[in-house]
Order: sequence, then C-alpha cells, then structure tokens
Amino acid sequence: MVDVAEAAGVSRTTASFVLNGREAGIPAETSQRVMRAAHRLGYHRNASALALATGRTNRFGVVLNDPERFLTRDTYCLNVLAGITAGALSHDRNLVLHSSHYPDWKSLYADILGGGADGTLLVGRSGDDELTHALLEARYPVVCVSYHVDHPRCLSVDCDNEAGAALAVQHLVELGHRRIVMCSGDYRNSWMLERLRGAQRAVQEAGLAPESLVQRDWGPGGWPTVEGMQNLAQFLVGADPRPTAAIIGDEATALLLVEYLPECGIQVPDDLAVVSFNSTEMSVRSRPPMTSVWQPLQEIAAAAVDMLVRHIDGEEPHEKIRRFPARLDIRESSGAVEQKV
Amino acid sequence: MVDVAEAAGVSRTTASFVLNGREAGIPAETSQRVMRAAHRLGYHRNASALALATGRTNRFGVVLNDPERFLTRDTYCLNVLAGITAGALSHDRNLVLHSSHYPDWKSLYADILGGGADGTLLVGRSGDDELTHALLEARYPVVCVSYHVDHPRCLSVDCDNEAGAALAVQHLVELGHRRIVMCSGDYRNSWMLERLRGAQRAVQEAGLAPESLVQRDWGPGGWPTVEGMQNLAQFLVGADPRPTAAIIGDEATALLLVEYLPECGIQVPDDLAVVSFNSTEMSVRSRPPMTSVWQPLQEIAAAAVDMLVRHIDGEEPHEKIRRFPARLDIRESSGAVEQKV
DNA sequence: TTGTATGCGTTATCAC
DNA sequence: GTGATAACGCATACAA
Repeated sequence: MVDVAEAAGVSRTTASFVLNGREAGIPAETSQRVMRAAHRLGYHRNASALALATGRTNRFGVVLNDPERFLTRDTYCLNVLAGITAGALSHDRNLVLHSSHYPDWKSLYADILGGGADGTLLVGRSGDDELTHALLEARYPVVCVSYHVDHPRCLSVDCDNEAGAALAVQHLVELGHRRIVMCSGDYRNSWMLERLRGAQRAVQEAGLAPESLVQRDWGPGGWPTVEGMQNLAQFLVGADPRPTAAIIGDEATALLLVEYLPECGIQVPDDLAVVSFNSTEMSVRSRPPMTSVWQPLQEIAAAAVDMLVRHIDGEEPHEKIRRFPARLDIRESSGAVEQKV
Repeated sequence: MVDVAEAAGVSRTTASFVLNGREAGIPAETSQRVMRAAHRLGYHRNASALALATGRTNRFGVVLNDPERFLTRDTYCLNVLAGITAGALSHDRNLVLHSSHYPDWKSLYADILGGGADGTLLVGRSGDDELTHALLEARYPVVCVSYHVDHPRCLSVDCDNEAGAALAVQHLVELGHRRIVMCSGDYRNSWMLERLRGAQRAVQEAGLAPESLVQRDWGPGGWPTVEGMQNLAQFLVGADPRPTAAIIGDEATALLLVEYLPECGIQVPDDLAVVSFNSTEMSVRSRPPMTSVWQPLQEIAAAAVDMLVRHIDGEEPHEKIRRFPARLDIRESSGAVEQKV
C-alpha cells in the first residue's frame, strides 16, 4: 500500500481511506489518482495484515461430520455446504473448510482456535461432542447445525425433528401399520431423541399402544453402519411379529437397507414400508423411490451462517435454537398397505 | 504470547522458540515452564500474525465450478473435495472454500488474491477461463484440476481423457455399434477436446468411417443443460439413421437423459446404449446402472494438492500436467447389443 | 483534507 | 541460552 501511496503522491492514510471507500472529504481527483495507482500496481490488500490490525478475519470455519459418508455418497453434506457457501457470499465472508479426517478432536480444536477464523459452524455432531463443549467453554463463537448440546451458550439451527418423525408415524399409521420399528441409535444425539419423542407422541395420539413403536439402535457407537444395517435386517427376518414398517433416520443407510432387504426375502414396500429422513436426491433416486421427511437444509445452513455472523458481531441472539419445519415427501417405499390388506 | 512469556518469566523470544519446538539449547526446565504457562492461559498462536510475519498462511483456496450442480446432485464435487481435504490435512494446511456463486470472475479474482491463502486449486473450469489466465498472469500459485489452459505456467492434474473416451468407443464398437453420438460441447474445454480425439482415434483404429462418430454439442454456452439434454433427445428421435449409442461426458446429464428418453419412446439400452464419464455413485444408482468411464477423482485431487504445495514452496515441477489412468466400468446402460442383433 | 505515530502478535536478526 | 529490536502491512487516533 505504501507503494500505491507513493505512486499516487499521497500518504498511507489517504491511500487507506480511498481503498476502504471512506472517501468522505477527499478530493475526487486525489481519490482517482490513488485508485489508478492501485490498479496499475495490481494492488490487493493483504488479508493477514488486515486481520491483524482489525482483529477480524472475515472468515468462518466449517466442520463437516462423518468423513466416510462425506467422501462418497451423502448429498446431505452437499446441500448444507451449498447453503453455507451462499450464506458466506451474502455476508461477504470466506469459508475455511476443516477436513473431517483429523486424528482426534484436540488437533481440530487447536486448528480452529488458531485457524484464523472469527467463528465456526459445527455440522451434525453428537450431543456429547467434546469439541463442541470445549469451544463453547473457550467462548469461541460457534453455531451448531442439525444438532445441539446441553450448554448455556449453545446456539443452533435445526429442523423440527419431533414434528418430522410424527409426520412419518402418522403417515404409516394411516396406511394401516400397527408395528413400526425405529432405528435411532444413540439418544445422546439431540435429533435422535427428538425424533423418538415425536414418534412416541404420534403413536399415542393415534391411540396405539407404546409397544407399536419398536426401538432399535445401530449397535456400538450409536451411528449407522453397514453392520448395523445388516443387523437390523437380520432382526426383521427373525422378528415375530415382524414390524411392517421402518423409520430410518439416516438416508444413506436407508438406501442400503432397501437394497439389502430383498436378499433377505423382504420386499419393500410389500413386506416392509420404509420412511427415511432428509429427502435429498438420494431418496428420489432410490429403488423404489423413498418416502422421506424433508428438511430445508440449504435454508438451515444459511440461517446458521446468519446466526454465526450475528454472534461474531456480538449481537444477542433472539433464540438459542432456530427451528425450521419439516415436511413428508411421500414416495413408493412406504407403499399402499390398503392393497395388501 | 507476551503474557505467556511473562507468566513463565522469560522473554518473548524464548517463548517463541519453545512454542515452535525449536528447543535446541533451551533448558528443559524453562521449556516446561513456558509450555505449562501457555496451556494454563489457553494460548493459541494467532494465525494472522504468524502469516504476516512469515509471509505464509498455510492455507490454500479451492474454487469449485458449476454452482447449480454443486448445489444438489453431483458427487463429482464431493469426491474431489474429499481428496482435497485429505491432501490438506496430510500437508497440515487449511482450506479456504470459495463460493461458486460469485457474480463475476473479477470479484472472485480479487477475493483469491486478497483472501489470505498461499495458492489456489481451480476445479473443472473451461479452457478459456479468464480467471485462470488472470491468476496465472499475476504469477499467483495455481493448479488446475480436471482441465488445463494454454499458458506456459499452467500446472494441472487430470485423468487420461483421451484413453478414457477410446475405451468407451472400443466397448461400444465391440458390442456392434456403428453409429455413436458424442455430446461434448465446447471444444475450448481441454477435456472435451481430448475425449473427442480419443473417440476419433478409437473409431479409426476400429477401421470405421469417421462418420460413425456423430458430434453434437449442448447448445449455447457449451455446457450441459436440461434444455441441451432435451434437444439431444429430440435429435435422437428424429435422426435417420439413428445412432445406437451415445457417449455423454457429463454424468448428471447422462442420468437425466436416461430417465427422459423413455418418454420419447427410446429405451436404454435396447434402443440406445449410453456411456457416461466419472462413474461415481450416480452411475451406480442410475436406472439402469450406467456404464461409465471411471477416473480416480480423489487421487487426482490429492495429487493436485501435492503439486500446489510444491509450487508454493517454489519447487520446479517435474511435469506441467499430471495424468491418471481412466478405466471403464461396464454396467447395464451400454447393454448387450448381440442379443438385439 | 492530509500526514504522523502507534499498535496488532509473531518471526527473525542480531547482540549479550 | 537468552533478551532486545526491527520488520510484516494495515488501521486509526490524533495532529497539522
């Protein structure tokens, strides 16, 4: 910048003012000269120096969860990322994407704190996530996407999981199902618990016995895995009475299940109606197309960016957790039980 | 850091040495004291200050192309991103993801130059991309992924598009096809031209007339669009003689085409064999599953990171363009023409 | 209106 | 071995 100032024959301050658009009280002629010099010299402000001087980087971080899924198939991440990049641009911020492959949360923690961002978006982590708690304790600006943790400073954005699960159950009950298995896993995760609550409420409101809802988890870890999916299939094969419907919280796993079940002699939707969550491209392209609880992922992500930016700016949040409505996309995998009956 | 130094009762320099692991010639006792003080005070080095002092941010940027596709469906981006994040972590670098939604390339250009990264990965842009050329002209460190431009300083990583297209043609010719339509679009794009060359070579080597390869483009813009896809379908309906096979460079568009063609009375693969590129999850889940030219996207992306890091470090590259082999994944969409004949 | 001086947190070059 | 001191590039309060 000093070169620009020299070339334009002014002081650094003047150049700084012009370059920042604070041209109040600066002759248009001078301003022009500075601008031309800057352009001629190919000047671009040094982000690090600016960050050091102002204390703000105009960048925020993003931590995407679940490396394995992120690697290949899940369009959940893509949708969230699309919403985040759009939000970043609208706030004129850059985005630091942290790899999901860190060996442990502490190295990620150190990277975030020293990573040169003003705050970070945490996506889809678990309710007892140590990283989230540590960041919150350090008073580092954070917003949780698609989950929340039990901490007084926790800000988050999510869909209305409870209502979404209730929609799924209502749909299945209307189709005549009286025994629904729900694979939720680890109830330390906020969304899993919320979905369970929603399903239980819907069962109750339908006047059914609580036993109509069969709870299963994914096995060790509480996260959906191929083994967990296969275990579920085996359970279904041997179950007596066998559930006639299943609610699978994870879209990718639901897809695998629907492809795997025929090998076990279970047809979808004839023998088992399946409802998943997220309703992204994966559900549309599933065979058969999958009934799924849709949530506005891009809106959620963009809202999270808004919330984070406000938080960074020191604004008091209107609400600790912002909810977006869910919707049921009915497709073939939930079937028409009436025909069967 | 000055606080840490004070708390430990040493000078800034000593603290800096300890914190950077350059503990040569520093008493273990002093070192311990510094480390403990740092931990107690929750010290984390300021990335901006470090960047300003060293002239390196340890960050590199990524520009993903094609916002619309990125938004929703294409797993190409996911795979590339997975490779990049893995590469970033292995080099202990952070990654700045630039939104794909910039209003124009100049604002992106300014953002990259001022964005506080040491270099940037450009993914899948076109051969006459102004951004690439501008960055190259400014001597800003850049590596192109999945394309390259005609510039003496251009470094890039791509698959062997020519061989890949040749594989596709050979496969189709072996199945008996003698009239193959290839939808490539804008030949300013390196990979499109390479694929055309490969296809032409394979046609020639098979002893067929050049006319056996029918060239079509996607219409205005040269990029695959829904309209372009529908135009292609209409062309196929009216063509006489009608091609019996098609090579579609874009996986997502191939998917749409395969779903759309039956509405036009064309069955895949019976009336038309279809081969696409990339062979990601999309091709696997297509109906029918799609024969596709696979490329090691994650390896390519990781190699691009390597190349960029070396470039940033000032190393002379061994090769200006690094190629990875392609492979043909044969699935149902290319069909078994023998049965038809 | 424009120039001067100082600080941001760290590294690096020196003396001590 | 350790401690001052000068950059790094920019913003800003203050003086002129």
